[in-house]
Amino acid sequence: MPELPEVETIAKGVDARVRGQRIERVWTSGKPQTFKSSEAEIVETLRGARIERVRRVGKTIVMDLARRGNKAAQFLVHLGMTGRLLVSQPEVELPPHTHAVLSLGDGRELRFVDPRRFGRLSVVTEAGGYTGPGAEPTTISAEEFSKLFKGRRLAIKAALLNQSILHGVGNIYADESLFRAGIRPRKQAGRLTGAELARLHSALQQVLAHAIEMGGSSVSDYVDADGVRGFFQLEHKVYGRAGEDCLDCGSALKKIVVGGRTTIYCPKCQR
DNA sequence: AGGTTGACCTGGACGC
DNA sequence: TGCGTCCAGGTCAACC
Repeated sequence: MPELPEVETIAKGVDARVRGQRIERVWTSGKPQTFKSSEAEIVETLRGARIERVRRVGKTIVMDLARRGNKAAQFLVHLGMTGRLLVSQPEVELPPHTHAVLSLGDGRELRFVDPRRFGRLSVVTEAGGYTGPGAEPTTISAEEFSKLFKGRRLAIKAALLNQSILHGVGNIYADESLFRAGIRPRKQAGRLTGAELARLHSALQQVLAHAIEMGGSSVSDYVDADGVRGFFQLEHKVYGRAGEDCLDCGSALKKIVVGGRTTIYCPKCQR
């Protein structure tokens, strides 16, 4: 479901609610696909651990854990398309498609619910911890950003979506930042000019920062940890607007497929 | 190795 | 109302 701003909003909300809690018990659904580490390893790592902090790396929610004997570990939650993390009182009925329940020291439960099952749960116990597959888009310098695309022959839109290059950007924010930078989604990444790379770096960081401020984009049913919808969907200039008028020039927005994903752009403003 | 495509799932929207 | 089709914010394995 969520991209970087939504994951960041959710991670902040969950952090505020569960930081410092001890995990007393763990239940898992047994749906193998959901568990990237084995269920036994997840249960073993989580049980008895204390949640030190909840944060975002790429599109992944990372829970830093403290365990007995000073052993550090991390619980990773990737929400896929439809995953949700809920903090509930135990008497509240379990929603359908619940795949994991962590019972906390104060009696509440942290629940992972995911109808479509594209989400993934795993644990990391290696030193160094999880750093994500690619570069962090919110803090990368313009210079480092430009280097990422050197010599790449794939479309810039596909490059933005490739998590091992830059992690956290998904379909909405790729289209929105390319529109704001005035760049064709199909343009080869390695052929962007220095000026285009500078505009894209700036547009992407502005779009992400603004979306985080607005609590993310609520398309269909996305809500944060408090059940509150984000508001950035009101700022979408191209995403979800195929055939409608460009807000800058009035041309009809075009819909194409790039890297297997629906892509909306303005044929006049994006060259 | 880099790049592309289809598979993985469920549910909601839409058309007939 | 009911059924079929299409589409969805994300990966990832398998192919070229």
